[in-house]
Amino acid sequence: MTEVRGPVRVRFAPSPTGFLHVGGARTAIYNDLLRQSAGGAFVLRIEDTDRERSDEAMTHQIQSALQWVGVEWDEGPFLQSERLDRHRARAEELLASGGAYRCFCPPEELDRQRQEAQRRGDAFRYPRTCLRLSEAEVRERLARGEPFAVRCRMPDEPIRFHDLVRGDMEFPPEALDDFVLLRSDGTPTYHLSVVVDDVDMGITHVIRGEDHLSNTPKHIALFRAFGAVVPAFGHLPLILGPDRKRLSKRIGSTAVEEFRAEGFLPQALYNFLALLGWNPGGEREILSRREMIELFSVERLNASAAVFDREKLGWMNAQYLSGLPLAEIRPHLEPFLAEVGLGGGKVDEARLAAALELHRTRARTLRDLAQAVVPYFASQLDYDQALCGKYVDDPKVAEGLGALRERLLALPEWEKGAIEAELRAVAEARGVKAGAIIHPTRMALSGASAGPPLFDLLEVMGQEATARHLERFAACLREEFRTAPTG
RNA sequence: GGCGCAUUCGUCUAGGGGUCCAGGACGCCGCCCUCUCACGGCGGUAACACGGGUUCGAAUCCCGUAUGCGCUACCA
Repeated sequence: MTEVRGPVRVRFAPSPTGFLHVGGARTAIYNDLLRQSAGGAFVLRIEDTDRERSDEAMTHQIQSALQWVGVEWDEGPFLQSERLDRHRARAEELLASGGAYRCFCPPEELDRQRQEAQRRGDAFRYPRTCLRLSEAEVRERLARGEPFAVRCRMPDEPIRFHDLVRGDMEFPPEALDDFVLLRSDGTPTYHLSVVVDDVDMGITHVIRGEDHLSNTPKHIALFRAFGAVVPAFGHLPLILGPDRKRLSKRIGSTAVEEFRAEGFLPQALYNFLALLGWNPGGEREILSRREMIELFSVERLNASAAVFDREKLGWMNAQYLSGLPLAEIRPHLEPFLAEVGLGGGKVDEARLAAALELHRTRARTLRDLAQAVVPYFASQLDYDQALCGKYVDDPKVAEGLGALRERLLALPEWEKGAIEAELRAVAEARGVKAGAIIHPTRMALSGASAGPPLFDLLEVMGQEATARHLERFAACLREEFRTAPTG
């Protein structure tokens, strides 16, 4: 019944007052999904009419964030601020046709009345004082140069519409206020601008945040006043923080850019956000944009608010990190490699690729992954003395590692099967279990007590670096760790 | 205050009158795999906000209540 077919024209209309918020990104994603699955066009429009709060740099930020996360638009970006004359002209038309009227009431007076009404517990609507002004009086006050706003004349019947997400909606006339279209300084208000733009851009489906649900009757009245086709509306619930309040800065990241900087893959963020309030039907949760486009339908959009679950995002990112072809991950990884000094092809590519392959199932973020691969290229490693304490007290360890080093150095072919055979021989010769050699060796080579299977690690590390790290670690065991202050 | 929207495991959700003593996923716990960690596999923990109806039968329909959120501007 609410199924959407055929070409659509959707839009995403952020205000450039800050970075792209994940809530905004999700709205953009659903518009993207709808546009891609139904065909048509996605219009990007920047609602920068609030000069005070708008920032041109943010306009670029928002675009790059959208691009990064994988939302594609067909038209725009259009700047609403460049269309102000058009908005004003359309308000003039309404004035001429009777769809709007001039209001000379001083705002302070209206404020007073509003507070009064609130104190009584009543809903406040503009009392239409100026609607009853005679033409002569209007002319006279105009001639006197009295300031005026232009108000939309709202209908006296209820406004009904079918929300794509929430179903049938009805707003009684008592709830419909004659809202301002043009301020007394002649600038258009948000409601006017939005509707004029949506009409001019031929928008057929408005998918936006729940905060606009109560504004929709105003918009519908305007569409009708303009004699335009009223688009279909769908109102998305908000994204909540773990405290069940509107997702806020103080709980953690909220901007797409921040997730990018923390090392999340755009594919994962897109997937995660898409599933926060939409259910594709099956039980699979890891879905590519392609698959989601196939599966998308507005009927399966959820009407209730969802808590943003960082843990699950982390899990999803890990899934993409281990599942995506390495080639797809690499470009996103590059900045993080640079952060740890491994960027720009400075290190052996084959070794780097092999190391990444070994660690990708163990990382949650790109940052983790870049960090994990550092030991393979470090000339010298730092060891945590507390973790090495158990090896210091066992003289067999240093001796065993020395022996292992000799044998590995003598290996004609650097291959994990052969490496393993040597290590096991060393252990057996000393009457200890392989683990007694394996664990200190891992520590020696990676500076960590956990990581990939040791023989894989060794193979990737290479003969030269292995020997070097083994030698230094054994030396540390014998000398430094004993004399250095423990802590 | 008024108007509106929402309410299934801690979280994301499936469910649209009987197939539900409620299914999947994240998290958590246990087991398996195993040189450690992770991946993976197997198992477990945990929910229909509350109260009234309607009905032979309600998580599913209706009405209240509670809670949360949104709007209530010559902000967007």
